[in-house]
Amino acid sequence: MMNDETAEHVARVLKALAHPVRLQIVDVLESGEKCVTDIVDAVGGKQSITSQQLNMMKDKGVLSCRRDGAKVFYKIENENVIRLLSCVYNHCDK
Amino acid sequence: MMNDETAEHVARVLKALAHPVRLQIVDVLESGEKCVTDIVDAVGGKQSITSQQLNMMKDKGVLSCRRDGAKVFYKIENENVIRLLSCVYNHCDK
DNA sequence: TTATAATATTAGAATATTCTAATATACTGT
DNA sequence: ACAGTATATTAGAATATTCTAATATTATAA
Repeated sequence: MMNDETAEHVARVLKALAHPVRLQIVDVLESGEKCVTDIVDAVGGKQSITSQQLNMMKDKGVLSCRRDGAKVFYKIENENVIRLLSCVYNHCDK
Repeated sequence: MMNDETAEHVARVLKALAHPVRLQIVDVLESGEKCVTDIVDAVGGKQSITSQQLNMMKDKGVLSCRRDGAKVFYKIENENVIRLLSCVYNHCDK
């Protein structure tokens, strides 16, 4: 059986993705890293909320970021997230 | 870009899995359908909570069930959930 | 050095999820 | 019909998530 620690960990990763706007953010980042402003524009959300969500996903290891001057660029840290999402899309198609 | 409706739908599926005990339930069901008592024993939870979680995952299309006499057997309804979880495990290994 | 753009943080309200404990329903064997 | 086993439902407390609105920080350009 899956041990408790693994279950907790996996649940944490899934929770990091289990939100409509966060899914859209990841979707936008599939094509490569983007700065916060571009992400905000792409998903049509508010700056503050988007920033909170980016930070949350970074904490959980889904995203990473680098600062370049005034801008901060986010990208998908673990490519398995992308594979994971394509699995979910298949699931949802049926 | 992923449309809002798809994002909502995918988020709902992920939320259904994003809980340590629910992940363990799905893990237990990978080897085939089981009755509620066996699931409760396997995950070591309380009957009432496990029943709530089974019902919740059934609502979201992750599980299905059939009654056979006094017992109710649950199984994984969509096999893509299994593929999805193996993706997550890979993600978590790193 | 001040104005502006880009991003992050904060506190609290609103909402949703999870758990508890008790009770209800459904079925089986006698 | 009754006792026992299997499962489901309920109401509310506890907790966690999400959003809002305001403010703070960081970097650049004039």
